[in-house]
Amino acid sequence: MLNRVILIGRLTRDPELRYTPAGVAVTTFTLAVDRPFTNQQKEREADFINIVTWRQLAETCANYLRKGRLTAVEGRIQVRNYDNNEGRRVYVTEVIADNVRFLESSNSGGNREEGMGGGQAPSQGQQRYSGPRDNQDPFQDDGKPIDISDDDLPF
Amino acid sequence: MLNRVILIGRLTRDPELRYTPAGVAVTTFTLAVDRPFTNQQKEREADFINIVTWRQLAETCANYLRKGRLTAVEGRIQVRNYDNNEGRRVYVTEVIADNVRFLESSNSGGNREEGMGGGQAPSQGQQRYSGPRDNQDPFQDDGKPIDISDDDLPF
Amino acid sequence: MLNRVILIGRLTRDPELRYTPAGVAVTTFTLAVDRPFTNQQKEREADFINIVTWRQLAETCANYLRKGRLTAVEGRIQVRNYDNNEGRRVYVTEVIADNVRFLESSNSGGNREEGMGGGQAPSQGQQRYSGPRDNQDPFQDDGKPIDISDDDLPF
Amino acid sequence: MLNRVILIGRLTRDPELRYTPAGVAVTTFTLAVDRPFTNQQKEREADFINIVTWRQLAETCANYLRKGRLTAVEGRIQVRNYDNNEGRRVYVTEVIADNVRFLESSNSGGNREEGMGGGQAPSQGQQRYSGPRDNQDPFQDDGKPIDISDDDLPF
DNA sequence: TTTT
DNA sequence: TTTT
Repeated sequence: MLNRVILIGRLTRDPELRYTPAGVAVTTFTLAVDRPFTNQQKEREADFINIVTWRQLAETCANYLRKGRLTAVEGRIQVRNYDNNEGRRVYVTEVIADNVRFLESSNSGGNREEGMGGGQAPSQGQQRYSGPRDNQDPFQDDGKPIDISDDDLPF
Repeated sequence: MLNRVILIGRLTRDPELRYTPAGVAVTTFTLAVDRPFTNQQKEREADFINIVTWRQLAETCANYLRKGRLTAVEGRIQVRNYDNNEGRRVYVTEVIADNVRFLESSNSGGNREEGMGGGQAPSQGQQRYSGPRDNQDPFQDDGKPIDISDDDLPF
Repeated sequence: MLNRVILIGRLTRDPELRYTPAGVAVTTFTLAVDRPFTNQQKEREADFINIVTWRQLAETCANYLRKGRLTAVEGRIQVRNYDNNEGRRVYVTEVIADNVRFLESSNSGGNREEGMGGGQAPSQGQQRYSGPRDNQDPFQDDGKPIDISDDDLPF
Repeated sequence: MLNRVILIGRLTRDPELRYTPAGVAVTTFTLAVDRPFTNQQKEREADFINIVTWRQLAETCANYLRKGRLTAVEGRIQVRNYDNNEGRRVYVTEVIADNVRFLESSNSGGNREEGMGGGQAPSQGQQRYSGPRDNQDPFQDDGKPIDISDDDLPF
């Protein structure tokens, strides 16, 4: 009934942009979110959380996000499952983002500007999508997005 | 750096209370969270999200939550992994709750009361835990909580 | 850059539905949100938070919400100010809701159904609006919504 | 019953640190949070939201936050009221923060580091306080924190 | 001006 | 398989 997630962390790799057969953009990346500091402080721990974005937001993320960038993500948890090649049911959890904020400019060095800097800030994650068109599961067993049937994609 | 989740849904089963070897309570349950309306509206879809609570909150959840109850959960996403018996790395995602609100009374029939009804409302989820003591992974491959080394549990 | 609020509480009164000159619906109500338990536990305390909804969501809220109902609200904080009749600047803070969940059915007695019960659940708060059309300030000095210029209302 | 706010914005001024008669630290500042894009895009609009932090978190914020810094705040909405000198009831809304993240380093120029930079990162907002000790109202009519009776402050 |  |  209500499902909201807000994360701040850093990209572990450059984002990956794919397209469904019908040409719908989907971008995936992983956010490393440091845990509140651990007891023994042995090693600094993080959760690695898979993020999925769709359509215009996917394009923007692919264009402007890069490995290591501090990023805020707003969205919802999606859990899907499939049976892998060994006939075993696998559960996959991702965050379907509908709002992404770039907290570090691309021109490293001076980042009093958030977003892309230079004042020519793009729409960068302003788009908010909700509803069925975000209900997809773009990852395969190997972690790469799959080809999604366009029947699943409303307008 | 920041990791916050808020969910409202219904328990798919009664909660399960376990104890670590040192006697720390951990309760797990699954929340069915209806998705915002789906495309063809074919069947009503939901995400099934695993929730973990610790200590006093675990005891309270075990005592008062039941299958089917409408419940609000606040916490953070935790991703852990382990190598299963086939030597395959498995990733598990759970929500470590630090705040649980009972939105339906136990006396089914009249539920204008939230919490436990009867006025003798317990502390019911008021406790907020943070820090390392919530950093555990109580589920096994089969979805049941494992026995957790108490070394991992600060105070 | 990011502004998100999630509340669960009870309506202090029936919601009020108004219309802008151009006929845009705006519904306002106040949510009583109990505070996490107070020190001396003298009296149970709550925060009374003003909520504003627009358009279809406003209509749905006006139709289905009533005084006392347990309700979840998702939205953003908006702060506006105006100079009152004494020439004093007054600051007003509201939550502009884009998602409202009815946690108690209207047919009091049996509420295993959320929303309106009876299966004929309406769209009830599924609509998510964002952007400038929510940037209005519908309250007057006396707490009643004002007539809003339709110039401020995009499509 | 549930009251959670997450904000990302910039300080409009340096934070102000005060102490209650009993020596409890309270720091206040205002966060400018840009609104999602405005109608005519005439001028860039923002909400100016008052933030209150207590105790250790107050000290940390006072030490490390400065005007203009990009900052994430997690907390809850608090609404209080008082009668001003003209005998008029005034309502004040603030966010009582229990988690503050410094998204820009203090050594302006190179801010790939979050927090305080230099590796000597302090505890910086890790502390999470809940319960009655955050239920205070440190602002006066003129926006400055008042002296708070220590009776109101549990331990 | 406040809800259960 | 992980970021600073």
